[in-house]
Amino acid sequence: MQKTVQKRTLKTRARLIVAAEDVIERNGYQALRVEDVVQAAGVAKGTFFAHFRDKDALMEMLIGERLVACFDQVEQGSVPRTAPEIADALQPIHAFMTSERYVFDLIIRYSGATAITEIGPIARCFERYVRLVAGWLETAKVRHDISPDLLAEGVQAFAIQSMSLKFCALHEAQSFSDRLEIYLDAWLTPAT
Amino acid sequence: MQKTVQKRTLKTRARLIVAAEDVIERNGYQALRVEDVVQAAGVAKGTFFAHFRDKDALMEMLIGERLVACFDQVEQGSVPRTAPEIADALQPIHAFMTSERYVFDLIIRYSGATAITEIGPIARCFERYVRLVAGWLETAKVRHDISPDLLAEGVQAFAIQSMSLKFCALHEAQSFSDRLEIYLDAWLTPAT
DNA sequence: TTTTAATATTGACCATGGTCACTTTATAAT
DNA sequence: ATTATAAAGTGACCATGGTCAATATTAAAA
Repeated sequence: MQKTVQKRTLKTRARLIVAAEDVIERNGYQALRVEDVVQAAGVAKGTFFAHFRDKDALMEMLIGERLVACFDQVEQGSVPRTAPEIADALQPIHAFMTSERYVFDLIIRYSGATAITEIGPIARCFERYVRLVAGWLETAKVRHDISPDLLAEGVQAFAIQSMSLKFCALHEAQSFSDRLEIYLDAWLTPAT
Repeated sequence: MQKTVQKRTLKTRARLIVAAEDVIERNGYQALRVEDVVQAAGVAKGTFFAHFRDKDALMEMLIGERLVACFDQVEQGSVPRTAPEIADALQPIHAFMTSERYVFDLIIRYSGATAITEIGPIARCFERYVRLVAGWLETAKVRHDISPDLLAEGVQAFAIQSMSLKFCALHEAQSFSDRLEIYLDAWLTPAT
């Protein structure tokens, strides 16, 4: 049972990805049509689905890549030590996640691995989020009666809540960052 | 400018809804096909879309109704006074929300009103959730250095986090109710 | 009752994601 | 080089949600 991968495969795949990124750059993620992608890549529709399980699989990959880049960027910055600093440090990640309603919905949908054997890039980012924040919290000026891991999961929960509300017409009065700061202050402030 | 609604309209609409509930009862929400519904109702496909903007609009209505019923049930029960009691009291709502992956995703997607002029039943339930829990918290054995409203929003955030993780293969070890109790305990415990 | 205008229904048609039997191409064995 | 076999690519076709110009029905006015 041999399973040789032809060079052609990689080329085609690369062409599809470039074409997709091109389409997205022009019209955003939401507007991407498989038909447009294959046309731009110069391949048949069936070829697309030989390379990606479905349209969502491509999206997960592309959005996942961008998300990973956001994490890399955040990890380059200095280590935040207070609730507002933490909210601020995470800003690039949150900004991308809320850049498009479609992007936010897809990220949420793929935030949990559906099978242990196949953890996607987005699900991995959700784990990375908790690890990253937990690391910060160990030496931050926050309550320490609760484990950093649990605290970090809470930060994630509040961030998602804030992002959801950003898309909600009823909560336009308050800005995303204001809301998140209020949440994090209440959640992280040491019980004095 | 008259806008008479014919009796026929109400009948057709009722038939569509009954048909949809029938289909759902048999195969769940996820499997519902518009084609099946109109066939069961004995109308043309176009008629469906004259009554509901799209398939999601019907789903929002049906799932919203069930959700409202869950809230009614929860409000019948006694008022919880501790974190575990609160988690327990909310159980019927959380149980329905996680009864199907499709249901959870749709509820999350419709949790925020997209326009002030048109607040759907699900978005209304999210507001009701906060009001309900905030009411409980006023007299509960919890921290009171933070407003009940903010505390209640946090409860909602943690509940959503717990529900998300329920659908995640990586976090199967811990049960939903265990996880929620841990979160709520950490969030609501008075700072002594 | 007849006429008329608003309202409701219809089903052929479209858009888009996705499938699969078949063809073409690359690689390995002779 | 020729052949055999696995891998890659193709495009007609399907499934399903959604549209709209045409038709049918209702209800109010004459």
